[in-house]
Amino acid sequence: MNYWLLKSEPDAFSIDDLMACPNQTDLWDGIRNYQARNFMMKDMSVGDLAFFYHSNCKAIGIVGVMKVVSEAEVDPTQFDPDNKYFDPKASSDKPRWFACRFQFVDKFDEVIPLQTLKEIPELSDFRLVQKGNRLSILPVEEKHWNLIMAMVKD
DNA sequence: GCCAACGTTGGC
DNA sequence: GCCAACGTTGGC
Repeated sequence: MNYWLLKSEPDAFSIDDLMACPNQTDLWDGIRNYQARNFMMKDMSVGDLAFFYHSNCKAIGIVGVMKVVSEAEVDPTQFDPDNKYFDPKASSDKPRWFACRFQFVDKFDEVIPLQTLKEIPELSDFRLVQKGNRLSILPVEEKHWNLIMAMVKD
């Protein structure tokens, strides 16, 4: 089983939004980066766990955990001209974009700030804290996952 | 709002 | 296939 980190701007979609979804489950649509897409298409499996990360906001950091509940499926937003993620080069017989479905697992009492993560020497090889990282879906090594989970207050 | 880093596009 | 131009991400 694999571990992941998924970024989202809370103004667009926050962990509270995920909690408010039916079955606390939602399709992670709108990914328009091939590396991120390929992680979902090829490497994610049902049961994998992922950190929910809030980016581009006041309290930047990891805010909770969710789990993968479906293999990658076609992202319908690519076909909708009114959707901000519309892709004119995608067609229903040749879809470009795929997404997995995620279910809420836990919301931490406190955000684990990016700044804190940067100060931990054991996390220096975690891609999230490295310079110029823009990927919105990242694999997380098990040792990093465990270390971060150990920081969460019960 | 700024800007560095990075991905994508498209002309050649 | 190269690479300049452009757009986007995301921390600060």
